[in-house]
Formats: sequence, structure tokens, C-alpha cells
Amino acid sequence: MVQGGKPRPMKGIRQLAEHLDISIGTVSRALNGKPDVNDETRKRVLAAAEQLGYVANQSGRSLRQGTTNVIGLMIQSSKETVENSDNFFLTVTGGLQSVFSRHKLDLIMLPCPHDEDPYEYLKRMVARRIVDALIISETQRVDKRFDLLAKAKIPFAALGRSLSGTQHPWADLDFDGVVNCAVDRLVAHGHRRIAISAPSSDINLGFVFVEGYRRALERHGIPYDPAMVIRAKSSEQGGYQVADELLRLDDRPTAVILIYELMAIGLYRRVMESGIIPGRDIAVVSFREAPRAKFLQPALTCFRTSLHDLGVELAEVLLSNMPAYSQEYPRQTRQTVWPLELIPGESDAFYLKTAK
Amino acid sequence: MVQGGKPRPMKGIRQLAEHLDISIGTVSRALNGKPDVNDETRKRVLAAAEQLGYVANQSGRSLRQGTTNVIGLMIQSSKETVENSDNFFLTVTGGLQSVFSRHKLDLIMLPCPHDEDPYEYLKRMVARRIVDALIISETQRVDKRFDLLAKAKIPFAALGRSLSGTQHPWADLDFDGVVNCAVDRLVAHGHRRIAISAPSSDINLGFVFVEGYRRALERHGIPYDPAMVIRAKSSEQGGYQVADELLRLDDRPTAVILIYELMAIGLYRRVMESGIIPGRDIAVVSFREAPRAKFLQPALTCFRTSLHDLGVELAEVLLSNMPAYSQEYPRQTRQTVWPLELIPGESDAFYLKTAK
DNA sequence: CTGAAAGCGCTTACAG
DNA sequence: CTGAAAGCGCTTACAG
Repeated sequence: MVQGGKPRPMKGIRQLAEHLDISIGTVSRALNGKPDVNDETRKRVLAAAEQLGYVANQSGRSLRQGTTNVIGLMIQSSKETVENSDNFFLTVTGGLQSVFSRHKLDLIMLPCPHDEDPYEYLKRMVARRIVDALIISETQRVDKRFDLLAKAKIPFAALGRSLSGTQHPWADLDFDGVVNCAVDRLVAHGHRRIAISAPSSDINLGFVFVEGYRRALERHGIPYDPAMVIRAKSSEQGGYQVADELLRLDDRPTAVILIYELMAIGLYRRVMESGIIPGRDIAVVSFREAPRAKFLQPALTCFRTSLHDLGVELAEVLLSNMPAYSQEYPRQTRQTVWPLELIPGESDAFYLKTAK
Repeated sequence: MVQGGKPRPMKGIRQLAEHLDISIGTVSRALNGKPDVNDETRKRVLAAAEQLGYVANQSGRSLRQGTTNVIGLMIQSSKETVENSDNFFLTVTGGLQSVFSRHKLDLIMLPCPHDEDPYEYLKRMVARRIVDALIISETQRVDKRFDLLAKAKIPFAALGRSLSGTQHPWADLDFDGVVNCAVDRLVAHGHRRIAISAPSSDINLGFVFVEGYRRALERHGIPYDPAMVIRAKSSEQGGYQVADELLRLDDRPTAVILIYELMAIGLYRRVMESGIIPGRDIAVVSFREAPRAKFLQPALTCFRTSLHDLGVELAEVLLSNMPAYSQEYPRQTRQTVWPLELIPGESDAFYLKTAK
């Protein structure tokens, strides 16, 4: 393209260089903190940049360097997620950012539209090279995204493990530990008929949860009964439905473990409608502490963790897998199971008179 | 930079062109749907791109075209927002995307870290030219970001009006209409001592809300009493606190209008602790319908709107202000007040025996 | 309809 | 310590 004769106003680094009567190379070096720049020159450049509000155009930079200094967090925001209004991602994001900001890496969230296939969406984002690395979330049991990212040779980490990601970096909540702890506690209280909720989708955490439950029962010599695994949406309404199904079971369970915080609200509502009081007539243990479940009466026995710190951990898992940062974040393992802590409440605080 | 003698594997469009034995110009034109390409050629190019998984590098594209085809939605995610776990943004995002996707525009969310000044953050994002246009949210009463964006000549729209944005495009919920409707309804029920909650921060919606309240009272000839405006955080706890202050007022209000959905939960709790029943002893009207407030007894009188459709509207407001799209979205006005609909509940369904 | 070439805004190896 | 120049991957005006 041949420019016309009109002298356009220069933009970017060129303008700044001209303003300073200095070459653009030197301006660039000064701005980027390269060592071989005269101190006086650097000061002038920095001052002028500040004054003129100059910041390097990211496209120019990225094209030259092959790096964007941006990390993407892909979120699905399914209709279910949206309706449930969970602060989960925003909180984890805070933790991620606290680490990334130390390296001048910006985190952006990539919300996959409802009507777009997550795999295709991710493919597009990867190919456009808009980010240097990616974090995926809501991992499915079989999740093609792992292979896609591995093949694309783009650094990534997953929030949530997956059958497809056994060799790949991830951080995940300790569903196994939670369910173990819950079963142990309930068994110690005399329960043997313990129901569990599982998500109706293929999200991997559901499988981990149910598998942990099986093994925990086995440890206690309690036979596994598929009827005790109640599938429902991870929502208040799902909790209501779980309670409904539970009440209809022939030999009614004396305890139930919920996989999702908000289900407890719906479950309480439903059982109370039948005059059944949690903590007296049925033991309830719920997965994660939630502000909106905090006011349930009787107080809910649940598990607590710092999602912010989970974000920090996930960020470090990712950075340890990025060539440019791996020395700073040396790790034995690329996979983290993130612990939760039991918060005893009243919802399971009774002992069953065992027949034995 | 002089490359060594080693023939590196070509990447990108060059590789694709070589594979097809055709020039990169033609490949580019074919891929971008330019008319002056032989149909046969175009087919070959598209097939090869699909097969090789080629997608144009965004940096190269952006640098050349001066456009990224990405729209940024800046969110603040203050500690308060995070703790409150609101699906607000995700829902609006769905609406935004449904419009943007028609134009192959991708929406990304830009979460400003807690410890970074929103103004500086935005400045950085603008200067990097990572997005073609920006949507800002949580507009403050005085919000320097409007001037920043206007000066940077980057198209933008705000989710929420502001004193600083009187000339700029925005879409906002109709706080004024809500408070008018609420006051009318309460007055019709015989109330004259009507309290209102307001956010403790400088977020502009608080001012709009209180101002609407003043005018509505005035319309009914009810004197404005500053003591009736109770400032609190927009959270359950804030609602609890509002109730607490309310109960301590000398001449106790007979009605209260809440600005934030979750406050109702805390307010119910607090007044009930004092044996006061909403809908019998005090009238409660709350701002927006919320899943977690849905189960309050007695049912909460509140307002409903489609946040998805608000997102659609906001997207159109923005596009109407982008030169490349303004013809497609012609508009009389660049500012939208988004309506809400009253959902009558039981929480204000009683008539006060007026002394008169 | 296609190819060759310019140039978007940067960074960096190289020469001085 | 600084400047001149190459080149990152694209798109597009121009020539044929």
C-alpha cells in the first residue's frame, strides 16, 4: 500500500521516538527495561511515555515476540451455572490474578457462548493466539479439550481433573477426601443407609464423587446400592428433587451427602414439608460452604476451603508448565488435589440407635 | 534479525499457501470471503484450511487491519461482589454474546484485580489495543473512565449511567421507575413512613435510587426525611443491618424499599428475630427478583427483568456507536433505561389503617 | 482472477 | 550506549 503524500500524524513508538529525537530501538529498549540503555536516556523516555500516555500496541508486540502476556480462563456458563449464580469463578480468578500480576500477565475470561460448542470455541481461541496459555474449567469425564491443547502445544492447566487429562496439569477440589470424611463421620454416628447426590451432567467431578463414595462404603463393609445415588441438577431445585426421591425410597436412607452447596437449601425445604427435620430425622452433609446456605436451621455440616488459594495453586500449576516461568515454579507434580476442611454443624449431629 | 541458513518450517498463511501452491494474497482473500476469487480456488483454500486447522493469527491480523474483533467487558469484582455471588454479569454476558456473535465479534471479560485501580487498569487495556470496544460496568457517580474512553476514541458503552457519562452511551436498569412504582404502591396501601436502603459505596445507581425516592415522595406530598435513607452494603448482611437500624428509629417506618435483592434475606431474618413479620407488621419491597430470595416467606414483592435482554440492548447500544456497525443499528438515542416489572408478593400486601 | 509487494507497530540481533 | 534494519503474520491497493 503506497501512502499518499499527506504526512499523517505518526502513532505509537515512532511518534514517541520522534518527540524525543531518538531512535525507536532505543525507546523500546528503555521501555522494556533492557540493561544497555543510558540512565539519563531511560529517564527521559519513561517520563515522555508517561506524559504522552504511551503504551505499546499489543498486536505489534505479540507479532514480534510471539507472546501476548495474556492468560485466558475459559468458562462455559451453561444455563445451569448462570441460574445458580455462583461466585466460584470470580473468587478463583482473584487467586489466579494475584499470582499472574507478579509477572505482568493479564488474566482474561473467555466465556463460551451457550450456543457454541466448547471444543470449537476453544479451538478458535487457540488458533487466534490471543493468549499465551489457557485454563479450562468444568472438565468433563471425557474432554477432548485436553488433547486439543496438548496438540496445539499451548501451555494449559485445568480446573478439574478428567479421564482425558491424566497426564496433564490440573488442580481440583478434593472430592474424594470430602466424601471419605463424610462417610466416616456418618458411619461413626451409626448410619449405614447413606444416600448421595450426583450431577446429572457428565462433569467429571460427579464421577470422582460417586467413586469416592463407593470406596468409602467398601472400607466400612457397607454394600453399594445404586438406588442411593440420586442424580439431579446442581441447584436448589435439584436439592428439592433429591429430597423428593429420597423420601420415596422404600428403605429410606438415614443420611445424605450433597455434592453442591445450594442443594441443601432445596433439600431442607422439601424434607421439612414432610415434617422431617435435618439433624433429627435425617443426617445431611453438604459439599461446600455457601453464604446462602449459612443461615439454614439446623446449621449445615459442610466443608470449607479457600477458593482464592485454589486459584493461587492453579496459577502456579500453570506457570510451572510454561517454559518462561518453570524455573521460578519448580514442582514435583503438576497435579494438585486441593483440601477442604470439615465444618461440623447440627445437620448430622445425632446418633442413630443401631439395631446391633 | 537475519535468520540462519536452516530452512524453518513455515507457519501460518505462508505454509497454507505453499501447500496449495498459490500466493498468500489469494489465500487471504479466499479465507476472508472477498468476492474476486475463483470459486474453485476458494473451495480448495477453505478445504485445506479446515484440514490443516489453519486460523489466522490475531496479532498479524490486528496489526494490519487495526481491529481485533474482540469486545471487552470490564468487571471490577470487588470483594463485596465476589462474596455476594451474583450471576448478574454472566447473564448479561449471554445477551451481549448473542448479538456480538452475529458479527463474529468475541466477547472477553476483563476482570480488574482487587489491588489495581480500575482507572489505571482500563488505561492499560485501552492502550494495548487488545479490544476494539469496551463495556464498563459498576459505574460510579463520578467516573473518570468515561473521559478516558472518550479521549482514547475507542467505542464504548456503560452498563449503568453516571454523572460523568451524560453524553455517552449507556444502558441501565430503571431504578427510577422501580422506586416510583414501589412508593406509589406503598402509599396506596396507606404508608407514609417509607424507609429506603442505599449502597454505602459511590456506585451511581445508589444516587439514582435515592433521588427517585425523593421525587416520588414529593409527588405524594410526603416530606423527605434523611434518617429514612439507610446506607448499608449490598449483601445479606447489609440487609440485616438495615433492619437493625430501622428497628431502632424513633418513629419506626411502616415500609422499606430495598435496593438489592439479597438484602431481603438478611432483613427478614433480623425483623423476625424481633417478632416482626414482613407483610403483617412491616411492608417490604425489594429491587430485583433473585433465585435465593424466592423462597422467603411471606413471598417478597419485588421487580423482575430479563438481564439477558438487557445484555442484548447494551450490545446494540454499543454497536450503534461503532462506525463499522452503526448503519446496522440505527438509533435515535444512545441511552437506554431498561424497564422492570412488578412481581407482587405478600411482603407488602396489607393496608395500613390510616389515622386520617 | 491472481501475484508481488508494502506496511501495520513493535523488538532485537547486529554493527558501530 | 545507540541507530538502522529485519521481520513477526497478516491484509489489501495495485499491476497485470
